Amino acid sequence: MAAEVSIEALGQVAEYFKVLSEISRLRILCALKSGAKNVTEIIAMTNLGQANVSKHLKTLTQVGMIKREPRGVSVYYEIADASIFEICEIVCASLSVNIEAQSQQLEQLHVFR
Amino acid sequence: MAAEVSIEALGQVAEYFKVLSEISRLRILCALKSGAKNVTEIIAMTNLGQANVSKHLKTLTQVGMIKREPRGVSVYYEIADASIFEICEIVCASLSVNIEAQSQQLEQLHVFR
DNA sequence: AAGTAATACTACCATAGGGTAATATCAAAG
DNA sequence: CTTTGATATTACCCTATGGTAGTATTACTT
Repeated sequence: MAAEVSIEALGQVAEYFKVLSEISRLRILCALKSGAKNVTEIIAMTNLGQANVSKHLKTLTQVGMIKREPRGVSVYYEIADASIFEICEIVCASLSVNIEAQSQQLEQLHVFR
Repeated sequence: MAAEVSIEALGQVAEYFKVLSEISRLRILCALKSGAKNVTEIIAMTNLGQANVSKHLKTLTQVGMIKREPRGVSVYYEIADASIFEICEIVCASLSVNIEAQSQQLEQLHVFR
């Protein structure tokens, strides 16, 4: 009768995915994969605007995906939730499977003959 | 120099997460977890509007997360990409860790004493 | 004290996308 | 042929949110 997962819990899961659903935030997370970086470095690595990066860093910090640590003049950010990349790998694997299936369908249609 | 992951690939990952970032779509996926269902059943299980469900089913089908199969009068949908639930479990585990950390912080603040 | 570099914040705009009512399609029943 | 039930589509509204220019803040430097 009742759903297996409560709607409130689903809302939290949806919010987590929503944070990961923006390419700019994914780029920031990728930039941080190799270790802690300050804001200036992140801006350089991502080619995003400063205000934009600052806004996204706030979002990522609030949901606990990254940690904020002021050091002297600048502020360093680093990955706090390592499971992010684990999830991304599963998604990539799934996407690969889909793309392969698509190309097989194309072949069955004799498009390339 | 170059990013570890291409921007195009990141865009596909972002799109995948975007599909999972809506609570209505997550509810539909949960409804399908126990097996194939037709649209009427999905509407009943989720309490969503008919047009709304139809729209979300189209989205989920287009990205290959579910499969569409007409049977007589009605149309059945079922999970096509089982890794979805694997991903959700990792997210739930991560959320649990965060919530636990938050409650520990509260305790350290002596809020409950 | 003034200047400068680093980061955060505040409107503001523009677009995307979820929800829904109304309509369309289509098949089976009568 | 009409009706009914099931699903899909269209048009529309409304909100959320990404990007950015401008400004604020803060801490070194000289």
